[in-house]
Amino acid sequence: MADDQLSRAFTALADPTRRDIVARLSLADATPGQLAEPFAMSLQAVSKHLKVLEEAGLISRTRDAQRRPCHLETAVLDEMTAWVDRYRRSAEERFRRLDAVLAAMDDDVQDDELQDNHEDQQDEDEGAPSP
Amino acid sequence: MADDQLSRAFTALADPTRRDIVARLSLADATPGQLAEPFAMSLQAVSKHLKVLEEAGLISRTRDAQRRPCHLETAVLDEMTAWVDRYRRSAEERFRRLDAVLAAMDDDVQDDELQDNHEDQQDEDEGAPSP
DNA sequence: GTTGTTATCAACCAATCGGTTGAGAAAGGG
DNA sequence: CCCTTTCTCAACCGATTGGTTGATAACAAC
Repeated sequence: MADDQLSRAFTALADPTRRDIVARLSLADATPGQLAEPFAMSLQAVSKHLKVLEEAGLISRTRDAQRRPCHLETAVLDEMTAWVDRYRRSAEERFRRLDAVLAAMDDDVQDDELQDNHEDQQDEDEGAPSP
Repeated sequence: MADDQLSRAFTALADPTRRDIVARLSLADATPGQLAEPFAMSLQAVSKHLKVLEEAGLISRTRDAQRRPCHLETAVLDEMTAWVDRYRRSAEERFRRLDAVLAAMDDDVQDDELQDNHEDQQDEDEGAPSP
């Protein structure tokens, strides 16, 4: 996995066990023991999943005697929706413009064919990954 | 990786190279060759990334002579934001209610302090909002 | 046909992932 | 003090990931 914030977040939610943990933590804080109870896996395995979620910034942990209650943090969830929504909107806006162009071509059907060359690509987000 | 739709989608976006591909496809459809050009990796490696994106339902491919233009599909992006937003909303709604309870308890404490200065057992609430 | 371009398939490799078991740390209660 | 509960750390293991190189398929152009 790449070591940037967004990669950690998407990786964390790529596992169904971790998504289930997030879903339950959205309802109430819980200890590792409580979170592990419904799963057919060891507490140690759940502890590893919690570590992944914590390093992604999706959860935080406090201390209560031996217990380490887990708390869902929403800031990284916000960043994820922001990323996904940005490119979804960008794509849908482009499709909308394309539809408009096609409609205009229908209107101008007596004219010559339009040549649409789109050689424009830019990237203001992540640059090329290091090899 | 688990073989369900959401796991494939989050796994696909967990890699910075694949996120960069998605970002560029949001601006314009592109062929594997065009997509591979800015990366310091082989065309075969990019082809593998495109396969991951396609199996996640994030892109589709058509045919144009030897070229296989890639097109960003937004439906799965929608499902991802729906999932993330659902649990973010759930958690934030819960925090909002908790704040209300704490505010009410503050009022009670102030009332108690006005009437009688007694020590009670309310040390169980770790509801401290993170900084 | 032959040549050139574009992209995928196949085999391989080191690193990582998701699980296991066993040991041990941290805290409270007898 | 010892004992129990709760949780993490460490080592291990098989499967998967993300890259490589080489071969090959599919198509255009000559």
